[in-house]
Amino acid sequence: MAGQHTLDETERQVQARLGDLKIDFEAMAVASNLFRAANAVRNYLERTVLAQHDLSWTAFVVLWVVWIWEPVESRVIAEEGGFSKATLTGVMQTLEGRGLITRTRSNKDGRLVLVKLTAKGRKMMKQLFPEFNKGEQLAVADLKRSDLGIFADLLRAVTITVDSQKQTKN
Amino acid sequence: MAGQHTLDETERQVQARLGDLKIDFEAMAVASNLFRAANAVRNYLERTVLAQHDLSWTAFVVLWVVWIWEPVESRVIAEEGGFSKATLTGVMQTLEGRGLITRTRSNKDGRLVLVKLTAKGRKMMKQLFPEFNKGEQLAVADLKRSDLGIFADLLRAVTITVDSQKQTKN
DNA sequence: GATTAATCGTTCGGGTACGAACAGTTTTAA
DNA sequence: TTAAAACTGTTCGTACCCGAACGATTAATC
Repeated sequence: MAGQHTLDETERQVQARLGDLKIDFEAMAVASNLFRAANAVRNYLERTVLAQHDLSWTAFVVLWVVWIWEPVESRVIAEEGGFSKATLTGVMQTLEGRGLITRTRSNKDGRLVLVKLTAKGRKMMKQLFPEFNKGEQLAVADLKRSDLGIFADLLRAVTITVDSQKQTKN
Repeated sequence: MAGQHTLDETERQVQARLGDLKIDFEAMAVASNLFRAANAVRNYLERTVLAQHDLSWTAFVVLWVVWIWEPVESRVIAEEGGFSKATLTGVMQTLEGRGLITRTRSNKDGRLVLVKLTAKGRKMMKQLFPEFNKGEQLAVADLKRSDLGIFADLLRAVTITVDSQKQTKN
């Protein structure tokens, strides 16, 4: 179980270490629970569904994006998946080596690389994704169905707010 | 911006690849936005607050847990932070090398290792955490203040549900 | 009290993960 | 049209990250 200490106790400890410095505990609680939840779900899916297919988390995300949008440019996969180009190169080398994807340089623009699934990769995803979705379903199983829309909206709002900071660099 | 494709379009593409296999799209939307949001906030905090102190994400989490609960056993840090013991060992070696924490074997139980912050580590956290909290505050800045409690509760419910699967191994 | 089982932290190997520097390609400016 | 700037994907170095196997210690069982 993640978080054996109560929220109140944590707040007390934080405040004790900072004197009367003002801390936004509500924001802290949201952030902390956001990471906890994402981590828990990710670890769960890795240990159950993905392990059976010998896939890492990032490898799955790459396969998923390619599955949906193929043929797709590398830069789109990195952006959509939320990791760096450097990470993507390594993961795609592994996936290409396992015969799950193919990479070809674009004719229109010699800088771009177009990524597709192989037949083997497509077959894997057709079996894998429904299993994965079952895991996602389990993660929200104890929530009221009517709350799911609100939940997704709140999460989306956080992403948009934070990403808007990227451009506003100063 | 993460997610340049609309939700509807993604759903259409998924369904097209699966025929009439039933997929829980609401669960999918929550999960997908959960990872996106956590990733966005984490990357933002890494690039801004943590980079200034030359700290990785995990290193910060370790410092935070130790800061709040010191002296604390290694196993508690791993559990609280949501990563493996193996990961923790490596990160703590780095932190010990930088003179931010100390590790001592317990007298009561020779298997346990007790972790504390050094004066240097404590000084760093006292400056770092308020900056970090400013980042957390920014992440939820566009949300209604009255929604934060609900939001945290929803996230907590997901964590509890998923973690309860850990024990129920078969 | 001796054997067995459980727990803890470390090590090991392989696969991420990132920023920075890089080479190749395309676009922009002059 | 040439030089400069922007862009894309790869490589490199370093640090992370995990499962599995391992030694050391403690607890449980008889």
